[in-house]
Amino acid sequence: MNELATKYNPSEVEDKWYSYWMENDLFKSTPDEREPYTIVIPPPNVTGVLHMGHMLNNTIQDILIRRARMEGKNALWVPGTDHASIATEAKVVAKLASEGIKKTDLTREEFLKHAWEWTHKHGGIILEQLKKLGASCDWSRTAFTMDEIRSESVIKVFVDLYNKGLIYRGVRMVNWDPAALTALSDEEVIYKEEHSKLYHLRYYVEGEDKYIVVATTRPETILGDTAVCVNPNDERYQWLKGKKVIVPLVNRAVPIIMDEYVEMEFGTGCLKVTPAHDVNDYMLGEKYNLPTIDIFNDNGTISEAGGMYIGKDRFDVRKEIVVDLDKANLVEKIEDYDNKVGYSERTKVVIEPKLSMQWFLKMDKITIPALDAVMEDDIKFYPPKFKNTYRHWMTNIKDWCISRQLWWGHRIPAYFLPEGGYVVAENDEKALELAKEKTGNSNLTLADLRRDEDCLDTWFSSWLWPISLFNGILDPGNKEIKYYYPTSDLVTGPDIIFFWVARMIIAGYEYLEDKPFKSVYFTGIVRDKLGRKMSKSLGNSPDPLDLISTYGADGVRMGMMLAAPAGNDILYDDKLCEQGRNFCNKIWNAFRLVKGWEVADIEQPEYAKRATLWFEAKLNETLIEVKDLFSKFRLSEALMEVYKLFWDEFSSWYLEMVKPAYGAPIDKATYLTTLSYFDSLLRLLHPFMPFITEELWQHLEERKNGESIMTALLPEISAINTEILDSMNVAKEIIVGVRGVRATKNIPNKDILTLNVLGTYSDVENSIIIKLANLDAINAVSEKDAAAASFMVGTTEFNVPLANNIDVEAELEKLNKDLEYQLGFLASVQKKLSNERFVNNAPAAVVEGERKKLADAESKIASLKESIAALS
RNA sequence: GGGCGUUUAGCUCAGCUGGUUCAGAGCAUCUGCCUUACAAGCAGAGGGUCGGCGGUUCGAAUCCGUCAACGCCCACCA
Repeated sequence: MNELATKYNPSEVEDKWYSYWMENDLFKSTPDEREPYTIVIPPPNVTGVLHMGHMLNNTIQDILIRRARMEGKNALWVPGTDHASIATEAKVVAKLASEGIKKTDLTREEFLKHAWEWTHKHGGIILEQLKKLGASCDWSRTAFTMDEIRSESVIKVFVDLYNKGLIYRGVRMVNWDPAALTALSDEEVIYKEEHSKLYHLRYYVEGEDKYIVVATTRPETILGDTAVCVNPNDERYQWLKGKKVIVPLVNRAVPIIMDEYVEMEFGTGCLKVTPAHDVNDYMLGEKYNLPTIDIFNDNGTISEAGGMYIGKDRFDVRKEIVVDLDKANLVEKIEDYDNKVGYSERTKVVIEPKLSMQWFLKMDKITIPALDAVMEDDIKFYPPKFKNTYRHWMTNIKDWCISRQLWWGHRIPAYFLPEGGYVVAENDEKALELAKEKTGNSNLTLADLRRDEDCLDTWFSSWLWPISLFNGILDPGNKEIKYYYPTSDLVTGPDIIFFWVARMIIAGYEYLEDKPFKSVYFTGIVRDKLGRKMSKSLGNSPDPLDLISTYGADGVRMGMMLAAPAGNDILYDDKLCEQGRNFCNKIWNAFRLVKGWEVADIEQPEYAKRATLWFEAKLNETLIEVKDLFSKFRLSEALMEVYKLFWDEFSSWYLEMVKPAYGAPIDKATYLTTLSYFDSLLRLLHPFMPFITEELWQHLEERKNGESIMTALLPEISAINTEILDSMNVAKEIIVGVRGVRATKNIPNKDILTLNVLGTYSDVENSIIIKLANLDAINAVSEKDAAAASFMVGTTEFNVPLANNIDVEAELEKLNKDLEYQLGFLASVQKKLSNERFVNNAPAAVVEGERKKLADAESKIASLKESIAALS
């Protein structure tokens, strides 16, 4: 293997093997007799590009999928994209605007044509990027939330839920996005604490010269005031009962109403009531039959109904009206005030509570099985702390506003009748049929029906994802849905636990009467090393593709995993990818060493027998540990175990143990065993680092075309020889001891030393110790050589005779320090053992342990004293 | 305003039902090395009274209480 470069070059191998895997259909899955293992990808926005969050998320999914595949399961990872209604529509609107085209100038059909063009142009880029990462998705199944099957599924579900009475239409106070011009669900509103002002305004009592003071954060909404409310128990305002007050500037007389909703302690205890623009005021309005005056246009400017400032923006008016109020001497005072303001998750503009006609899904009943499934661990959350979050949301859930005033999405299948009323149906024909039935008018034509203009919330399609990917809505009993559903694991961020995870669970029980997945692994949020969220505006997010070209896909994958304990935010640092790259290089060079050996038909040396036996045990130990860690989704710890196994145990210890002397050949038995260990290590590493492991695995021996490490099985676990693990641990300590002597005494590695042992110890690993410590012999001696450097392993003292190289002073100092420590330790153990309550209460094993400590300490002290005596 | 979580070495984190792998890992740091796979490396070393205080216990990083700092989620106090 001399042709292998001294450094691993990822770019030379990655594309080659990805194509190989694709050409040989190694990512493909179809139902068979094997146990299925399924993951559905959280579909990224169709026109999005890969960011660090995707990198983390998809690396984890790929590791799980590859590992399952190597466990012999029928592993399927289904890819796809989301049409992302509001986000994509916003992009298309912006693009059209840059060309001087307004959405309102286009018909629905024209707009959709532009949207599809945009989608085809930018769509799917993100999936191509995932391939660079090594994602082993079954690309032949790539789905889109607006493709035919998924669209029909959505419509069918809407109609079905409507027929079950779970979907209704009505005028409600909803979250209005004045930029996107659509309603939003509660989950799409993000509340932020803000420094604002609390304006105290004077409302004069009608026909009197007295006024009351009302506090508000939104003075512009006085245009829509239709009452002022005080608490009926408030002594201060009893005199107002039955009176009216004049809305400042507007000069409208509005009634005083009394309701305990008002907190007497807050502000002045007087609340202005604007039923059209505040959820609570709306409730009061309903209760007291107040008129509602909608003072805003859809885009957040003042409407005709406002009566003044017409056409001006809401925030400009806020400033202006305060000036005008002040001029009219109607402002009592202005205080600084912190409050929460709701923003649109997508467009980042301030949400306006607004009354409008929308479609809703009743949530109270259909959430019940979904809540139980998680609470009873039928669906497991990792980490489990998210169960609390989930429960809280599920038990306080409100009806889901599912209609959006957008065009890019699934159009609501409701058809309005000429005489009022509407029908809901899967398609035009059925709608017409229903319409004729309902109206009794058999002459109706499609032209008489007007289909609802609105489309559905994006999440109304993604909540069906694990079902609709297998066509389980349109064809519920089909072979695929029966085989792949419920899927195995879902990997996603906690930020979409309500948007997506909870709703998929709800849909799963509603439509297949079963959970959509068995466990959910919540990843953390990727932050930069200063702990800041990665964002475009901060410019602190590296381009994943740049990272891959710098560190290699395997290096980046490892970098992500090293930083990613489940559920914790991860602090990303290029250093981690660098560590990943270095590890690739380590693997590469270990391979060069092994494949570079000259093999001869000679007897296997003793040290090699011991080494191979030991590594066998070590490997098994790690296999067991890693398996356990995977079962707990502790992937970064699993990777660390494998990392240490390869770097420390295999490279630094094992290979040094079996490495033949310079120029000498290696015996065949050791060589073949070493290759088999290499093979096992590659397979163990493959889920984490698919490319380099495939490359080396193919080099390891002649492979048939189409053969791949991807479809090889994980190394089998066999019983562990614990004896050799113990004896080798002692041997390693002895070797480290000798190396320590070399380091402190500046003795070159080449110089051959002798090791003396005082007392008894097992000498089974002497061949290893002699080789790695570069000794000529290990002698059992009864007395310490005065000119020797010593160290202890366990209770045994070792020393290295140094002839004229010894610094007696330094050696004595070291020994005395050690003695002092041991005496202190002995005292503490003696104290413990002389405490009757300890001896009586502690478990026998613990007491026994302390006795052993005592004995060991005494023996060490004796030994140290001898050494000191010998030197003095 | 409620709820949840975090606090252990310079950094990022493990430490399961209290005691023989209880103070650990990786990275970083320091010291020596171009030693015949790898300087993207090798060998060796240093570094923490486990956020503060109090309690339970023979024994506490681990259990309880309390305080503090930080983070997240939810909620209609204008």
